[in-house]
Amino acid sequence: MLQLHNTPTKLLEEFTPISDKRVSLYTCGPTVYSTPHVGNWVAYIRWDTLVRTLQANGYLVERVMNITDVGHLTGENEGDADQGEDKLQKGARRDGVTAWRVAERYTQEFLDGMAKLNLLMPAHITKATDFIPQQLALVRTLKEKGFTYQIDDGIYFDTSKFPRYAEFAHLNLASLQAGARVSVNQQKRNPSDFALWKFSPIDEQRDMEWDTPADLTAEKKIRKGFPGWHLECSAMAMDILGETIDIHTGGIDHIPVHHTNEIAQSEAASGKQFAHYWLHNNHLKSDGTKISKSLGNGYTLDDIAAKGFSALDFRLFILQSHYRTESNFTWENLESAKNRMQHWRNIARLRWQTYDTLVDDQEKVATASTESIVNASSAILAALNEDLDTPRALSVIDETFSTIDKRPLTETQQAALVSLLEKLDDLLGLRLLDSTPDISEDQKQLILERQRAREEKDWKQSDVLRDALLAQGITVNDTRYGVVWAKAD
RNA sequence: GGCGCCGUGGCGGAGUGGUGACGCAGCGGUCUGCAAAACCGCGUACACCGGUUCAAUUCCGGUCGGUGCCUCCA
Repeated sequence: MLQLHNTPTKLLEEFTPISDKRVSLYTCGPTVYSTPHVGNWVAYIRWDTLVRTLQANGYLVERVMNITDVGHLTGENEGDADQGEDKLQKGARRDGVTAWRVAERYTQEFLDGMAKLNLLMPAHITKATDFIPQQLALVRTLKEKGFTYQIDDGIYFDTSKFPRYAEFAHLNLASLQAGARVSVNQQKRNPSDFALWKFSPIDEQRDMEWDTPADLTAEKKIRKGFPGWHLECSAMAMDILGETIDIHTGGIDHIPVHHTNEIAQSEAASGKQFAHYWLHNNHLKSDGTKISKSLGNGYTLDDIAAKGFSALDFRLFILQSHYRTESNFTWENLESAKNRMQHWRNIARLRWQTYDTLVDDQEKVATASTESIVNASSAILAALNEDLDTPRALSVIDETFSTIDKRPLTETQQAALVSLLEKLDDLLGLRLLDSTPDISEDQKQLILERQRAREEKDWKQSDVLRDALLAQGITVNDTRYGVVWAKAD
């Protein structure tokens, strides 16, 4: 049984999909205007774990993730989110290229990063600019149903016409208004109203703009325009997955505005519940504070690699905390995850090191730990089924690995270990199998030669060979039961 | 100003009304020709002050501290 924390009810709920086997999942994706930092990646690691958990429960996951390549305004200068500059347009000016080129470049960076982190690719990765007709159709429906109005700079959604607007995020609209730190567009009817479709400024040629259909405006002249940020998610989700989806995910920052607006426009248009489950990941701090450009703590995957860590080390670091708690990125913490990973990989390498023959007392030990290895798979899934409890899943893994004697394995142990590693890689995406190939025949020969030297008590030669192996990153450990090798990554 | 969240040992990070999860780091020891490995052992952690209770880290109230959203953000 899978339980998930549902944002609107703030409760752990049993997951029941709309149809028996298929789960429709929408994940709010990146705005592709700059290189993603560690904080951005957290969300995608979290939701990848969700997908893997759903699959392990036997569901076929149909997932859509958007690429926001237009319409996401900065809100910096004018204060109001509907008044700022388009992030892509801003990135274009910074990089000295068109907004189209900016989107292309950072989309590719994002996809490369997903591969490095071993994130499963959603069946549908959709660009906002490829769904302009669907977005306009949604505006049309909302207009026909009387939810829109037009002001100088665009077509807006009237939130006062959607009575449930404040429910989802438990908003207190009056106090929000009173305490707002920024000025809002005076033409808007309500401070919470948001732009569905923005008109291009009359004196400015945008890189990305489309004709506004005549029936949507109150004017005869065709105006150029572009979608508001919130519109794309509703349009794409409903177009591909249907008017009601099973699960919608995103960062906690999306709760009060973006997802609230998505619900309003989707449900106003369809008259149906938009999503049954809403999951939100908490944020990652960096060096103890919020990640921000001016602090320079928004490290990228390249920064991590430059310090000698892998993307998968980072992935394990993220899995060490629960998705609903706030966590903190520091190099020390990443080091801790890297060491844990190193230990796990050395366990995984034991599968290459087996006994040829057995003696009786070793059989006993083998039987005991084989049982715990076999039980581990279900214990790990059980942890993930409780609202994606990755910290507990990791502790189960550590406890299981601690029952394995770090010496050559019996065949039964070996088979159990391989099976567990496969399960682990499926659930957590850490590539424990891929990252721990066998050593070469030459290297194995060196180990055998060293064994012979040791048997002849030729310690000098033995140490020379050990150093030779060490130069190749291989450490040899002499146990009472034989040599066990490990490897530095 | 409004609305939230959080304060657990050196660093992370679970959890529970009553025998100190788990990882990383550190220390001691065992094994070993040696060893960087492995194994065994080692920490009187639950911000503070009240309250409820036989018993609170765990429940309630307050204080302090941190942090987030209400601006774009994962």
